Amino acid sequence: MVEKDTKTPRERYRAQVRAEIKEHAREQIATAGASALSLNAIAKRMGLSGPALYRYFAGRDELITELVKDGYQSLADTFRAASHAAASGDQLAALAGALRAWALEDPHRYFLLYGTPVPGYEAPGDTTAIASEIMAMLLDACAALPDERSPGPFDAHLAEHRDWADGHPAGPTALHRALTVWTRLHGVLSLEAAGQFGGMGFDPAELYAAELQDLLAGG
Amino acid sequence: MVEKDTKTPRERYRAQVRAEIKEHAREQIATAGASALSLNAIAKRMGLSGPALYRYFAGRDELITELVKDGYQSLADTFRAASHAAASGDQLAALAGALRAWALEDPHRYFLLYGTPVPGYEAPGDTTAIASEIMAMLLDACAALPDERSPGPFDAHLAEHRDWADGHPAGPTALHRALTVWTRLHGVLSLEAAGQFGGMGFDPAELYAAELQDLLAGG
DNA sequence: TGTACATCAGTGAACGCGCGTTCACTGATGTAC
DNA sequence: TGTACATCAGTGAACGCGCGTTCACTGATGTAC
Repeated sequence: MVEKDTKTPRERYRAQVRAEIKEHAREQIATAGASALSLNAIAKRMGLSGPALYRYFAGRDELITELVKDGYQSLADTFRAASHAAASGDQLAALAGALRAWALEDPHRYFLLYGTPVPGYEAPGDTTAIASEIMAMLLDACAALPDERSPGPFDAHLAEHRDWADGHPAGPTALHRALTVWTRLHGVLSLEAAGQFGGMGFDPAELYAAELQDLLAGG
Repeated sequence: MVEKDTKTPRERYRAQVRAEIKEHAREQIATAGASALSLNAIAKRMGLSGPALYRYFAGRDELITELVKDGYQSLADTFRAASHAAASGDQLAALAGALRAWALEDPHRYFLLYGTPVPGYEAPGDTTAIASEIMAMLLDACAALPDERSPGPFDAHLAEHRDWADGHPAGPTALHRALTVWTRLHGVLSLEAAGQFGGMGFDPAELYAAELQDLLAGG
């Protein structure tokens, strides 16, 4: 997989340094959270002076935006790989497993996407595109499952508020299930990643598995 | 309800200023999150100089600790009130409703307790006491419900890892239900409070209600 | 191949800011006789 | 009730730190003839 080298050496160097900056930023976020991200600290670790980074990013906000985009992209890739590797009947379980592994691999990255917004920063609109690709894969997996529940009031509500599904052909019960998959798995994952289960003694993985079973059974 | 005035005027003044500082701290956290909490900024808003606050708190960490404790206390009070006001069959629904109202009243306070740990701060051990009182009320409500599900592997796991229940007599299925109540409601609430449902169009309250119904039905 | 020029990565100094925290102090409030 | 003293809330100056960001610059790398 060697790319055709249409780039000049300078361009390749730029891309490499940009990547290195992002790598250090990721480490820093993984250690102390997104609000602790500091351009000067990154520069220092790279053996550069602070202002040097402004050759590569317009400022702190652009760096964060880039990390958010990369995060969504990484999760989308993970989902896609898990989806392709799994049998058609196991799609949802495969996504759930991939999500957990991905989230716990770097909890702060997870919170960067699905936690409290970073103070003083607001995400640009084009991050939404990849985010909705992720949702689409989740919807696919849910639509493939049999509808075993009788629709309730929320299904009726969703039938009329389905713009967020972005044209996906899934029915209201699948939409409902996709949302509950999201919120329930997030419920376990976010509490676990935040350390809230610490010292409680039980195994979060088993709770996660139990929630997944419940979702697969049609809860 | 006038208290007997055993306090000296100075003590009462101290308590009042302490409360006022915490009030401003709460506002500040509600606006920009816990990591943005600044003693100097609080002092400025109160018309005081920065160092003046050190008469009332040993430092930033002690202030945060106090806010965390107050947060747990506030939620415990809210739970207790909701529990007393509800019929014995509606305990869980009452707690869930109270939780949602409490969380959305001040989302950052909610995240202060159940979100990512504040960077550079670690909670002292005695916050756990009130936290486990909250859990106890949740367990009471769950134990009052009929067991309609057949126990799964996670129930077996919980039977052997129930130290966190702190002596509560509830059975494994009630423990399981308490955990799922916590994680599922948190799943919806935290995503809603973080603004992740923004622009999706559906009503989060209805999703919350649907999840609650599912929990009451025995999911 | 060699020279003149343009591009551009990176530097060091500087700006203005806010932070937590300490310290020696002033001045008002309370207490003891 | 009046005076001497102790307590203590609050101040202003200062320390050292780190932040994001700008600016004029040096020096290496690439390009054009």
